[in-house]
Amino acid sequence: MPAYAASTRTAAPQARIPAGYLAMQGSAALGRSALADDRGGTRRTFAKGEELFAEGEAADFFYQVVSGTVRVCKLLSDGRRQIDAFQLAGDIFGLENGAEHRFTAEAVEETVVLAFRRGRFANLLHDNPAFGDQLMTSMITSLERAQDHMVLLGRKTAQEKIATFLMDMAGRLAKGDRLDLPMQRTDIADHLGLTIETVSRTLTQMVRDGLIKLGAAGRTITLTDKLALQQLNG
Amino acid sequence: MPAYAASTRTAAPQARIPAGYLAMQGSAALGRSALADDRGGTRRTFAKGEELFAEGEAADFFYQVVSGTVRVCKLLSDGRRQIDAFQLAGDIFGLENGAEHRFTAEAVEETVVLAFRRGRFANLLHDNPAFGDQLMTSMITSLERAQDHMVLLGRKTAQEKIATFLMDMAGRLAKGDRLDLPMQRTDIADHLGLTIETVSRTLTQMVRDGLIKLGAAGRTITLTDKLALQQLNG
DNA sequence: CGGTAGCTTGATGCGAGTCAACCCATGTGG
DNA sequence: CCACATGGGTTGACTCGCATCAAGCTACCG
Repeated sequence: MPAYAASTRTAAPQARIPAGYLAMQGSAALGRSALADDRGGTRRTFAKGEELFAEGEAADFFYQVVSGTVRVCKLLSDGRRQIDAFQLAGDIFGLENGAEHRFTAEAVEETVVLAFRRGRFANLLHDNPAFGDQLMTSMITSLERAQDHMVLLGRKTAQEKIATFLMDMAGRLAKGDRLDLPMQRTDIADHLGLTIETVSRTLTQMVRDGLIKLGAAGRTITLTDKLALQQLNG
Repeated sequence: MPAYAASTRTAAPQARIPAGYLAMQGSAALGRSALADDRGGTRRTFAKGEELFAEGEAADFFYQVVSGTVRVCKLLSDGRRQIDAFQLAGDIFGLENGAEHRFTAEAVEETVVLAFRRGRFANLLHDNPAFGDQLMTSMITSLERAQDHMVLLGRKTAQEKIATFLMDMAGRLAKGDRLDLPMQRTDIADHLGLTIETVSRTLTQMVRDGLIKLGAAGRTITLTDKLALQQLNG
């Protein structure tokens, strides 16, 4: 039984925001999802570390991120943790077949989401095909990300994992070559199937090799050699 | 660059069966999917090792397994391979957002599938909400499996990986405690992020520990201690 | 009966995990 | 304002699980 890295929950316990107002002013951070608002999503805000829902809870709602970052994770009985994905602005998650959530979702930083009540898909799809289309597209996107991530977890070296992660986050958060990671080392480690020590060491090595630069807090990363990083993706 | 286990392709090169007849007699092996036939899926048969489609090919069709087994996999440039999933009777796969397939699908054994022409989801969902519902459910199921598999790949030991795999396959192929695996060691290894040697050694050890019995060909496995195997799932 | 594909077994090595300090920034209370 | 605690990150020494390399075994097939 190796590698466990259960993050110490910084979260306030379960301080669920009690279902906000429907008012939807603009939502600048959102892209393609003006539709979502029309479907009557309820806006909710979660503090850093707070839990949106836990494994085993009733799955009455699914969510779309407006701003911030959510980590979606599963735990083994002895505390080993795997973060399946980080959900950023626009991403949809928490849709289940069964009655219960099969994973936990927590806010990595202050995060705003839209919560949608789950109905029968058939009805949903029939009433608003465009939203159904968006949902299906979103599910397929999640699946594609999951498939790419399985290659990473199953077959890539630590260096390749970090390179892939950095390029992926750069693509999704992109502001030039400067990357501001919202999550800490523990989260990165649990996402990539590594330990925090290995994450740290690999990043340090990449600095030595001139691939990246690390900001003071360790959260700001400048990709100085994207080409080399890209070649490490496999 | 470790761990590569690119399987030697036994496959006949690209001998695509030329789009069969629409006749759909009963399809006993299928469960819930009588609907599928009504949607005009085209029946196709693939020989052991044959390729249904490859990464990068036009994604004009998606598929549902009628009988047999399909492996869905991705390759890194140097040949390392990850099998994302095994698709068994009833499973739907190959649905993409983009115009091209993002992974390869190959028949593990003689396999019969239904091929569906992909249209705009919106139309599809609107025309036949029940089929849309089935599709959405199927996508969510795939995603759930992928999430469970990421925990396995990222955080489980070799022994736990094998135990989980055996219990999973038993649940899907179940005929009592006797399990007839359709795939070879190479496929199992590439699915679990291991090498064939480790798969073999771990199985041998499980025999010694009295958890399983191995048939002569190595493909038939009897689960003699399901409880212990279950406890190894984490 | 020889060739080969798939599986198993053994000896050895390495990449990443484990254990343990240590650093630094931030926050808090006396 | 300083002493101290705390959380997040880095670094080093050592260990170990699984990969690698290399035979050998068995069943099947021409």
